[in-house]
Amino acid sequence: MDKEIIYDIRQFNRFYTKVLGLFNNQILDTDYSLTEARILFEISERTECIANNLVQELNIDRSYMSRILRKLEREDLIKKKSSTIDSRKNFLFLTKKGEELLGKINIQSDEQINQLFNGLSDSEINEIRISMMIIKEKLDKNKF
Amino acid sequence: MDKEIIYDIRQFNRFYTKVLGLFNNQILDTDYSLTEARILFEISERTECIANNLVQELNIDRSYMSRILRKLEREDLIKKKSSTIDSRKNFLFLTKKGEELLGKINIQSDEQINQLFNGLSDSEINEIRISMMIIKEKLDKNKF
DNA sequence: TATTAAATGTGGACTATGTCAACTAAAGGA
DNA sequence: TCCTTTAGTTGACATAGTCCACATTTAATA
Repeated sequence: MDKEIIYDIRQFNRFYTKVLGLFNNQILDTDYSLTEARILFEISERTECIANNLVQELNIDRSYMSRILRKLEREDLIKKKSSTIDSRKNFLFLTKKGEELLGKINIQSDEQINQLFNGLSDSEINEIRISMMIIKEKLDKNKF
Repeated sequence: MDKEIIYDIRQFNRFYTKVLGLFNNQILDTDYSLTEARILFEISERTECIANNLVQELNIDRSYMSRILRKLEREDLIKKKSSTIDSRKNFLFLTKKGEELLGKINIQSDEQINQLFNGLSDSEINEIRISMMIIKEKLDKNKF
């Protein structure tokens, strides 16, 4: 692969690290971290979500996940229900409070996106969006 | 801004968080973290680089930066030279060992990129590259 | 079926990473 | 001169993440 292309890609990676960094350090208008927010999000998106799904999807150590989930349960954001078929597994659900929090986080995230794109024209925004979809689609099919 | 567009952007952000996460947890074929690697990189790219530049560019706390730099100096990867004009400032330089390490990290990073894009056609790779440049250019001019 | 292997989750002990506030020292104004 | 800003350091602390050993349960297979 061409040096110049690799250079551009690494430059993009550095750049987008910064973008995501800014985002992620702002979730904390609530008392929760990005990781916790993503866990709530994944639980809400999945049916029959178990801890191990999250471990794989978010690349987090099992023991660490166990502790995070315990914390979220203590704070009444999620609840666990042991599977009747396989008693090793605990299905995870959001509580009402958890859903409310996720809703709040979603609103904030939308707001962040709006700020980031503020000032760009509709056609520019759409160019960016298309670009994102191209990247995701091509890399996704390839590796993830 | 349209709900659907925001949805796509957030999806991309989650996706790219994962991509960068994989990358960043592999730097550790050396004994150094991504942050340390980025610091070496920035020092090598800049002339008259001082700690405060890194603090701003990488969004890292001053005190934390101070400690990281001390560690890198102890390990003989960088050295500091006090400015003669403004004695508050320490200009940062890579040592020979630091340059060698950065070189090694660069080779590994190139390799990672190659792996990520492995299997894609030249035209697909170029599409991704163009997409990245569009995103960077538009957001960069806007915010960063 | 008996045995072994793999999956799921937990707990203890630890290291790494990051944050906050207080401080020194020098430089740049007004 | 006095006040403010900039650059960097230190101590104390908090949060995040890792490693290893372990218990249970299920799956695989000889």
